[in-house]
Amino acid sequence: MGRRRVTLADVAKATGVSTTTVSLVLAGRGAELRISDDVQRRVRSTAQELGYRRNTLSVGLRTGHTQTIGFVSDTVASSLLAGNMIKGAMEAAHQRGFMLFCGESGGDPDVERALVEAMHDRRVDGIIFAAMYTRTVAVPEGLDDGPAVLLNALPAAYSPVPSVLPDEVEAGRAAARILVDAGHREGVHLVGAGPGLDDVPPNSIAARERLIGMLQVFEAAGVEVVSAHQCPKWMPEDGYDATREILRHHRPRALVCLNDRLAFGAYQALAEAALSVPDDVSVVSYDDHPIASWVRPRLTTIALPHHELGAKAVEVLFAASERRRRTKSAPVVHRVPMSVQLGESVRTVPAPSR
Amino acid sequence: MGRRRVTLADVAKATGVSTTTVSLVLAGRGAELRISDDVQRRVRSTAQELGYRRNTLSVGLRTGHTQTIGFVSDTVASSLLAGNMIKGAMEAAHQRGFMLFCGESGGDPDVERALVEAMHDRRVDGIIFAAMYTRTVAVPEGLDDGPAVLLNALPAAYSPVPSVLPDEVEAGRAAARILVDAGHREGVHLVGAGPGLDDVPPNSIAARERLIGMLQVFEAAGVEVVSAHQCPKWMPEDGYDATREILRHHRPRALVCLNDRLAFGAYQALAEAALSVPDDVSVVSYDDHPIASWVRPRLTTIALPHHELGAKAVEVLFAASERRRRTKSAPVVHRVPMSVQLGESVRTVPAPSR
DNA sequence: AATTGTAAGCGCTTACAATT
DNA sequence: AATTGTAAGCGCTTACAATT
Repeated sequence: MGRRRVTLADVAKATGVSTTTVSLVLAGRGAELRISDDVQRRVRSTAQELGYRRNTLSVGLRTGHTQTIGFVSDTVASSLLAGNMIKGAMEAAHQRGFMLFCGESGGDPDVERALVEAMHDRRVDGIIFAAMYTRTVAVPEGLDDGPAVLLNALPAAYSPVPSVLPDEVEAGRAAARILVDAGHREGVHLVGAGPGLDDVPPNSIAARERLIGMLQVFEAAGVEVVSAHQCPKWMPEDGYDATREILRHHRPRALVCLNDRLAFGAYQALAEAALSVPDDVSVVSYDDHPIASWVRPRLTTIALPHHELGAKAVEVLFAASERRRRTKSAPVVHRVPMSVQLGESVRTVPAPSR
Repeated sequence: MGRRRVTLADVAKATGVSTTTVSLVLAGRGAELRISDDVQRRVRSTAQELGYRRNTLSVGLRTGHTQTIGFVSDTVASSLLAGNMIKGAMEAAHQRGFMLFCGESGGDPDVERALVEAMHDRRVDGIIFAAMYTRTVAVPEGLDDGPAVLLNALPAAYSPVPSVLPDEVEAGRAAARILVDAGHREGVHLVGAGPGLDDVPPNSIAARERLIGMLQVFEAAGVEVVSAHQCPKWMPEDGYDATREILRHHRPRALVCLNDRLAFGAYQALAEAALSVPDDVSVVSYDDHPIASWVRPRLTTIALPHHELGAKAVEVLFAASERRRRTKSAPVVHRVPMSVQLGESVRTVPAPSR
């Protein structure tokens, strides 16, 4: 606002050429269309001098491309891990000159649909539909009117939209392996989910797949999971309660908490019972929430790759845009590896007698 | 993509009227321009049937308004409180049919400028420039090419851009009052900043103003602050170290921590020293970070009104857009009140002997 | 006077024509 | 053949004209 912005026509007039020429040169198609070097140079320098910037709206209106992608999430606020996902997407997008529209639905399907529509009204080049904890989602109608990606989510029903999510099964294996490798064979308890694969928070993919991975490794190593405690909310309080419950009946040697907040609650219950981590009880958890590095001793946790997830979603989105109109194949699921963050919460157990 | 979108012309043709009529009716100017009720009804119903949606790009190109605002922040990821600020802004914007472009600069002035430009290229109707902790910022060039608001920040040099930020001085008073009202007169220590008003993290407004408010109340009540410890980063570790330092020389009765993460570290140091909160030491802090309700006993903390800040910024932005071209007055600073979140971390001290 | 339509123009891109 | 320009059109809004 304020001063009128410089247009293509201004640049053309100042250079003494047509708008076609300026447009071609600035779009980098000068060589291709054999605009003379001299003209190209003059165009570029006047554009620079005048401070010309393309009007994305008019380009969008003309070409259908707006260098913009939409990011619809259920919540950004509840988890700052989510912030990293958005950040990853933003950076990847920004690298290619794209901007991100952000919208938060609060999980309300009506709001989801409204956001998707509002973004299409603005002619986004694609939409990332993100869940803030790994779960199945109902794909909102209209999402697949353009390129789209599901982030940290899998479609509840069939959908042609590809997905990007963490490799939770492998993360489950990694967590179990940490305990097994440290020599733990007995007194292993789960906090947050289990014992059955359906004893998980609603729609949670993370819980289910982590369980699958853990049970594989524990079974293979002959480790029996003594008890498992499904928690509804995975907050510190829930971890605290579950751990107290465990302590009422058992003398645990190792706790696998399904996320770091549960583990934080477990720490509190253990401290109250005068049990020390890791000397009395080893603790492993998931997510690499900041709290994991704040507690003492620091938690060993399997990190959610939020940043990579966001970046990968953008990448998949671009690939999808390019691959448009090709024969539809089965929707693709991309898995991003989760990495072990070593803390000091696991004790190495002396080799058992054989 | 896929099926072509319905245009105004499609609606006009289907209704059997001109595009002018459709445009007027759909813009709600039908009555004003005396379009007959019958025609209005027909236009609306065909628009509905065909699923017509206005192309925001072409409207923007034509009118200069895009129903879009830009949100540029230094970091979204480092603090989830920030998430609430964005959320507040998004909700306020969405209520008026606006969408938010989100960009993160990482504090890099070049990126800031690039983001501001990219948003102006897309003809945003205004820009919110946000800091994730309350501080002074260099206003990026080009920000005031259109309506703009500084959120959670004050301009380092003169700038006509209005600001929205928390009422930190009053928050400082509130924190001190809690201790004073609980009868604390002795053994009060500060963790995170002070004793001087310049002993604060770089550019921090929060620290400085909280100090101002606290010292006012403490002085008025005749309370001496025994020691104050400036911390560079306000992370749990820093609070832990500072508290240990205090414990080496003093037997504190009350700690004011300049944020909840510092307080979390303080809790750890106190626990190690076998001092209990609040029986031995009262603790008050700021922010209402989630950790405040996770620790036991829950922290009494002065909450940052992130959500309201975000919403207020949008409101101020709209007001600014409407008030354009009026005589420029001094830039306005809007203060949003911070509220006390009561935990159980403050002990009531028996009335002192007089 | 009441009601509706014509046409220009926002700032670009691009098919095609025109010039040397 | 090499180089550049003309003009249409993307989908709207709105000044103004035109019709009854």
